[in-house]
Amino acid sequence: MCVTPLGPDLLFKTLADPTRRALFERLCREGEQTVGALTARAGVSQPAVSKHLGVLRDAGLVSDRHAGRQTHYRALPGALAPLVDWTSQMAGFWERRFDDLEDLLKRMDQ
Amino acid sequence: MCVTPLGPDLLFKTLADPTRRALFERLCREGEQTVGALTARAGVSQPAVSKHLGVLRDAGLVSDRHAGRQTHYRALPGALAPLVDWTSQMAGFWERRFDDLEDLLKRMDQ
DNA sequence: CTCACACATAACTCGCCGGTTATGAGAAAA
DNA sequence: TTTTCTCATAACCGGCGAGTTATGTGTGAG
Repeated sequence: MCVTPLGPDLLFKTLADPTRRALFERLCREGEQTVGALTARAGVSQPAVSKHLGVLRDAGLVSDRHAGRQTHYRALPGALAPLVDWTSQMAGFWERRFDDLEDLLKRMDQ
Repeated sequence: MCVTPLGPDLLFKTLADPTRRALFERLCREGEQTVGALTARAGVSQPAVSKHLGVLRDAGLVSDRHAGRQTHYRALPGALAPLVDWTSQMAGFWERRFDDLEDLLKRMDQ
């Protein structure tokens, strides 16, 4: 229900759980899947899978499509963009500090 | 205590906490910091900061350097590599499925 | 030696979250 | 309509983890 990325916070929290991240990985690798198909190899009960998929949907990582009495979920890897931005930012800060004296100055006054 | 990356699992768990991720961000942006300097603007108590730094160290994201009676921590952004790998893998699977018929076939038999 | 300081660890509390079983909603099948 | 199937929701439980205060450890200062 949220198309605009919410920053890395919700993304990290959502992907921190192994079971939930495994579900997202399967949807990325194998494409659209029904809840039943996902549950069959998830190692947890069907309500657990449904709840995880709901969390993934709230984070914008998956979308659901209703067809008859079964629901198909698909991954939306574009939602990973804030993660990529954050990591490249952190790496960027690191490289940038090679050029200036910030590091040395900080170590001197403290 | 672990120089070899442990995959994205520990990394996601470690960075899921906002306080802990903020500490890592500060170390990336501002360079090496003492525990006291970090505690001053962390919003939590000093033991909490020490514990967070320990978790970050166990994940290989920071290193500590003892100087007199104070400990300096610095970020090791190279430890983010498994995160970058994982995200690019997920994006890769997504793009790859544009070319072949995997998606269509899956939707047909199920 | 004694004291003060910086940080780590111990011990504990408490809220959150992932798991379960039970039940509800809704659509296809009989 | 009645039954059966797929999925979502409700209600509850247990454990983990982030926070606290209190204390330990080690180093520089007096």
